[in-house]
Amino acid sequence: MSCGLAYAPQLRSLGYRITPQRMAILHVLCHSGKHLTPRDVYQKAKKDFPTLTEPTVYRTLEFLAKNGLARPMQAGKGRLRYEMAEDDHHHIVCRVCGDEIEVEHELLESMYRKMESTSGYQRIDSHVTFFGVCPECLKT
Amino acid sequence: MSCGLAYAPQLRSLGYRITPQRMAILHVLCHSGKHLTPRDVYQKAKKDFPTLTEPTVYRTLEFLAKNGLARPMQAGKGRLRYEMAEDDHHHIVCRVCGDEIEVEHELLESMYRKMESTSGYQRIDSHVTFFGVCPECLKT
DNA sequence: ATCTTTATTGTAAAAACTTGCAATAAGGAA
DNA sequence: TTCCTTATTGCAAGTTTTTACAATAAAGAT
Repeated sequence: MSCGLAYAPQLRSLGYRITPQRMAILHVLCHSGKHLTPRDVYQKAKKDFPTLTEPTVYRTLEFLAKNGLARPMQAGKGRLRYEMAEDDHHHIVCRVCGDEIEVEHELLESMYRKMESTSGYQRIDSHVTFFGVCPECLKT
Repeated sequence: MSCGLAYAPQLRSLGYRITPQRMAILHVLCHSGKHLTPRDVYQKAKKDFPTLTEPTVYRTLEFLAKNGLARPMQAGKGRLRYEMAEDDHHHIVCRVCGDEIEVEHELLESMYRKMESTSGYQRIDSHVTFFGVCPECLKT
């Protein structure tokens, strides 16, 4: 509950409002682990704020992502999961067993810069999910 | 219609079957441009094969992607679009106007190798969609 | 040609996600 | 405090995507 408040000044200064729905959702993101589905977030946050609805969860997660507080990540097919945007990292998901690890952004840094100078596009998002095969699954 | 047949031997040798549904969908992917939504594919392929259903389209696109014939790409939020997997490239989508360009895989090649050796994961997918801001939108 | 096996499809229903719009309430002004 | 503005929410309905399972048909064997 209190942890969402930490982000209140930042949001308010951008002209956004502090609502109990947003606080409840931030609380879940802070304390319920990583890569949560919108449904995970909905069910957990509902306990704090029972009148919460699913459209609000979808809209809020998107809102938090757009403002850099939450990080959306791909979870197979076209599905999105969310986590707090803390340290800057990417994911590699094993397409066989679903296991996943993090990759520091630093490793991709120079590639990003090359891509920006080549393409002319700027502010390229600093999060990507890659799909590969993990060492365990490679054995079999 | 005929263009799908080009892939028939490849599929058959893997133990898969050649069905008119698959041929119709491959035909659409070959001749209807890039990054099509499943719905685009459904509506176009239906003309060739009117009894085609949507679940079949979703399953077939996923099937083609898994076998390297089609390339799935992210189109904002969690949505997937598909195109034939011809030359090896990635996409950068402008998150303001939606415009997009291609990036040659070669540019990312060394980063992929670094990532594989660091993480132990192998066969990391060779397609990613990045989101950034295009030169046009940067001006304003 | 016909039979057999089983990969693939259609059906129907469910689950996941989105949208438009009217009602609500956050936060600044009086 | 009370009022006002408008960002945000809930509602209800729509669209998109997935799933389970029985029916179908592709391809090899007879």
